[in-house]
Amino acid sequence: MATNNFQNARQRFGDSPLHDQEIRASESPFYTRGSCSFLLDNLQQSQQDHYYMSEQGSSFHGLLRQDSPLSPDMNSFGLGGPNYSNTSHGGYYSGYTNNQNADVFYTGTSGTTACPRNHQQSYSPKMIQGLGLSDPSLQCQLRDTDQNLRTGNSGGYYRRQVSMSRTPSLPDAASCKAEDDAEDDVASNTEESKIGEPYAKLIHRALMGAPSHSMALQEIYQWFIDNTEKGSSAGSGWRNSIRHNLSMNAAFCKTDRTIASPSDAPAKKTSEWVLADWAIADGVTPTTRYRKTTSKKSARPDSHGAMNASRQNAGKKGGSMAGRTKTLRMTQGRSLGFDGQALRARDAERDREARRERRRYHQLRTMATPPQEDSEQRPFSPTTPTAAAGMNVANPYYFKDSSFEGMDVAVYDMGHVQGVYTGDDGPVFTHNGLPSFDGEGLWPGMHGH
DNA sequence: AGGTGTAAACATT
DNA sequence: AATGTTTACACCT
Repeated sequence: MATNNFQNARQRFGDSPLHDQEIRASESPFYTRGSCSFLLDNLQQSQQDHYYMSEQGSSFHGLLRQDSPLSPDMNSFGLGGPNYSNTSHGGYYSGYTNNQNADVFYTGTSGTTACPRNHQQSYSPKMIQGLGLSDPSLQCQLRDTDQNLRTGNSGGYYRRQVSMSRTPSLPDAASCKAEDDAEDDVASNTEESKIGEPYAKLIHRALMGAPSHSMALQEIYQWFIDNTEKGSSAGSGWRNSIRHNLSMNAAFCKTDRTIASPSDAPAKKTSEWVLADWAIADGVTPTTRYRKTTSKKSARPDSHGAMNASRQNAGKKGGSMAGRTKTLRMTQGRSLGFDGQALRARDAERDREARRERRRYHQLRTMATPPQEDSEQRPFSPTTPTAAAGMNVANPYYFKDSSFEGMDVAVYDMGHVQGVYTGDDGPVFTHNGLPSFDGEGLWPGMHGH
C-alpha cells in the first residue's frame, strides 16, 4: 500500500504539480514529521520542478516536492546523507528536515530496522552533481543555530543538513558563467579558483545561498566545514579569519535579531550576518574597510619569518584605539558601503562576476516575488520578530507547537526550523500549521534519548 | 601598493 | 567562552 501511495504521488507529481491541499488530502498518511529516508542515487528529476525518489528494493519510497510561498525565488530542498556502510540494515537512511520549500513524503523504511542517529552525516553538495545543482552559488545552507530547538526538542540529537537550491526556469550558473566568459573573452578559472578562493568570497557565497542571505556565525563555520578546504583544516585559525573578514568587510553586516518569547520571558537575542544589499547584487568587495594606511613597511626586511620582534609592542593591537574607532563608526552608520563601492569595479574580473551575479539575482527576483515582502527593504532576515509578530495560525506556513511550552522559544516560522532534526518527540510541521499525526518515526526505539 | 591570510590583543556579549 | 574589532605583518601579485 505504501508503494501504491508513492506511485500515486509520483505519478501525479510527475504529470502535474499538485497544490498543498490536494497533496495533504491524498497523501496525508505519509505527510508526517520532517524526516524521511531516501537513497540519493535514485533521486531523479521528473520534471523541471520536481524530484522524486525512485524505489529501491522494497524498502523505500519517497517524494520531494518543491514549491513554497515562502521563498518562491529559491526552490530548495534538503538532502540528508545516506550511509551505506554503517547502517545496521546495510541500507541507507537519512533524517530529513523540512526546508522551507520542501514537502516530504515518505513511506518509511523497510521493516522496523532503525538507523542510529549518530551515524547520520551531512551530505556534501558536490556529491549531488547528478542533480545539476553542483554549482556552489545555487546551494542553500540550512540553518541550524537554534539552540533552543536543538537541545529542547531533539533530545540532544541534532544533525545539520545540507540543502540544495535550484531555480528551475533559470539558466544555471554554469551557463551564465560560460556566457560571460565568452563575452569577455577571458579564460575561465574553474578549478583553481575554488581552492584559493578568498574568505570574503566564500562567505559571500555562503550568505548568498542562505535564506535571506543571512547566517549566524556558527552557520558560516559549518558551511566552511562542509564546503571548503579551509573548514577542514586543523586549527581554528580559519575561524578567526572568518570573523576577521566579517568584521572588516563592508559587505557583511551584523544584525541583532531578538527572538521574542511566547510567554514574555526574557527576550533572547542572537546575531546574524547578512549581506549588504549592494553586496547581494554586486558581490563582495575587497576586505579593506578598516585598513588604514598602516605603514606596511617591513620594519625588518632581513630574514622573513621573524615576527616575534615586531610583536614586541603587541599591546597596542586592538586596544584603546579599537574602542574609539568603534564608537565613531557606530555613530556614523555602518554599511554605507562607500569604501566598498569605491574600491569595486576596477578589477575586470570582479566586474564580470558582479554582472553575472547581478543578472542572476535579477532573474531570481523577477521570476517571483515573496508575498510577505512589501516594498520596504528588509535588512534583516525574516526570522526577526517582525515576521514572527505577523504570523498567525491562519498562515499555513507558520506553526506553533505545544512542545515549545515553557521554553524560551518564540513562535517560529519555517525559516527557523530548517536543518533542525527534531527527533521523534519534536514538533511536527505541516502546511496547515497543525501537528500531524504522531506516526511511527524513522528510528523507533530511539526514544530513550 | 594593495589584497589577502594569519596571528594576536583587546572588547563586547 | 564565544563573538566581534582592530592592529600588525608576511606574502603574494
